Amino acid sequence: MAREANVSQSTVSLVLNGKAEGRVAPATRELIKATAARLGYRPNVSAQMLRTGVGKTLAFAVPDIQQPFFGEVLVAAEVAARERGYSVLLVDTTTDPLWSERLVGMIRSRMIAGCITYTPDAEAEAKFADVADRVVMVESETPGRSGVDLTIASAMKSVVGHLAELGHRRIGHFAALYPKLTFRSRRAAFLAEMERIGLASDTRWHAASTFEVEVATEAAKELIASGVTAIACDDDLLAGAAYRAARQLGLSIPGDLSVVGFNDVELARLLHPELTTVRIPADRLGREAVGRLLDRLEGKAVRPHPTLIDLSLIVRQSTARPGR
Amino acid sequence: MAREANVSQSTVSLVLNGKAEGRVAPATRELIKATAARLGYRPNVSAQMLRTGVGKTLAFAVPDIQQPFFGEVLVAAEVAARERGYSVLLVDTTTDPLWSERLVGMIRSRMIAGCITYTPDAEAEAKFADVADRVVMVESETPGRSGVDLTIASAMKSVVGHLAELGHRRIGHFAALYPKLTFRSRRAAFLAEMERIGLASDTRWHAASTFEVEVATEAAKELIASGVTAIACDDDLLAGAAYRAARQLGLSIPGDLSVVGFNDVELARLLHPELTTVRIPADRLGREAVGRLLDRLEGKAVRPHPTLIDLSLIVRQSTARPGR
DNA sequence: TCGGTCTAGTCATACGTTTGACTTGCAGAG
DNA sequence: CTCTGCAAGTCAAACGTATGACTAGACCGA
Repeated sequence: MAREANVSQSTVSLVLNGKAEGRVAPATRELIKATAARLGYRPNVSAQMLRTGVGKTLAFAVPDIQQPFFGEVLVAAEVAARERGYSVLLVDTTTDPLWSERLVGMIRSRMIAGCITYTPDAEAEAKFADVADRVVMVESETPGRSGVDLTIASAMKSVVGHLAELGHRRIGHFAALYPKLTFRSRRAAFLAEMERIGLASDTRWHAASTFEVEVATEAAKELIASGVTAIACDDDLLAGAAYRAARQLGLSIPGDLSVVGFNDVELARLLHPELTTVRIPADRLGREAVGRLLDRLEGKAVRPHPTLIDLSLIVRQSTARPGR
Repeated sequence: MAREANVSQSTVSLVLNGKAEGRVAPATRELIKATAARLGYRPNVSAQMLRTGVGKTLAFAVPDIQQPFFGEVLVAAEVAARERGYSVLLVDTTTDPLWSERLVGMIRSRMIAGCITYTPDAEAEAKFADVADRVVMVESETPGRSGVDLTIASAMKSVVGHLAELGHRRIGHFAALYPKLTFRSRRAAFLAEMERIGLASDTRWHAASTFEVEVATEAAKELIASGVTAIACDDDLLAGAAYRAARQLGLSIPGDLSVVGFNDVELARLLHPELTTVRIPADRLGREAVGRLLDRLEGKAVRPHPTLIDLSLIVRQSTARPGR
């Protein structure tokens, strides 16, 4: 490439990196750019990395890409990263028990510049200790370590408040059966709010399930059979399972049973009746996480407090006054 | 690291790459491995790449990660890649009009070893011409270039056949409004099969829409109003919109209207009644695409013919004999 | 004429590996 | 005692880039 343009390799580098100011004549600059274009020349990224020590790739670890919600987060993250010249490596934490070790390895080996982990569990989190300055955690287990947090508690408060206001007194909680802080927070917030407004909360009014449709449907059936008139779900998918369960039991929503979801994925508007649910602004979440990580990596002002993403209750047609 | 173990860095390299056979004493091997573990040493990937010329990253370009279907494909791809020591870079083609240029650049600059493109359009496809040996296309526009193809035609044939067998004669086609070969194939296969079995196909019995819920619902309403008794949809999401439309028009499924989807995502079983749809084995698809790419990159036997992924019609409760 | 300054570049090194070619020490054969 | 062969390592070159240090020439003022 340098040979082709009859200049030294250094000159090429200077021009292509825009550091030619006062060192290379405009004519030469044009010549080099033209030659580069003609040959379709691309600097070798590995060599650049090796020399400069910094790469432009980051990893985003999500629990389950199959869930549309994480898809939304990922797209937003990818866009935000791209705007700043970075690429995003995909890591699915459910299919790889060693994901945290792998990520740390990637950071150590400079394969990636840093990473974002979505709701890591405490065990995984510990492994990131000595590369902590290259990691942003969303909903970290350790308070203060989070880069991005959600206002889970206040959202769950709105959910319970909404149902109580409609007149429900036997409110069930359909929880997600995953050992994540976010779900423990939801449970805690649910119970706290129930107690605060003086509603009883029977242990039979609590069910937990994975997101597998059949499993969740069975769990939901039992929960409904316990006599609740409303259900707060930890996820829209669980709400979908609750719909199925209700239908199989011959109950109508919201006439016989009110249901509230969580996440507001597309499914929420495709269910009938449309699902009342908590909206998480996935795009803002993804964008914010990437922004924080890159700011830190590039040495910009480090913000000590986590970014708080506000959730909001979207009331649709799946909630109404109790009928039974 | 080499200093720490009192050996030369060549020796370290040999041991860590398992090429120590007959060149390094077992005792030294152990020493080096132990030291590496103790220091948490990771070889610098950029340097390795630079030296060897081959990287272990590949990119997977999908149209829209937010659709759960692509999530499934991606997970499978990521797992398959990981098993062979590769990482997967995410590229969303809808949010980046320059995605193909970027991918070609990444290949040229050796940032990635190769890539997979899911249903590229003809224009994008052309840009990959001179790096074709590092690209696997799923449902390519140019026949014979595909690495992986789907049996779209025969699937659509099953759909029409199923509906005709139930007694439907006015069968509508709710198409996806995207300029992709896969959707053109579906349209063509639909029309061909209708003609083959001697059914008329009015142009009013054809609608096309993007996947945006409200838009799709309106389009579906018009289609239903045209008097069809059954609808074959290009995607489960469109089928979901058809459900909405039917409800808004006061029609019941499958009593008044039969609906068939495409893809068999989780939504299909959450809709009520459960959706009859075409199942695409997403995991096999993702795995196969990665397998072909890596085989090619690593110089294994090149298979001249594309892999065919078989689709199958899953009959659930959304189809029945016509009632109107 | 000479020293000084500026412009337009080139030179050489370092980044951390991999790998074919070389070295060293030692045992056994002749 | 020398020679051969082998085991166990080391040497050094290369991969493609970025960049601080250097230089050749032009031009100017004194």
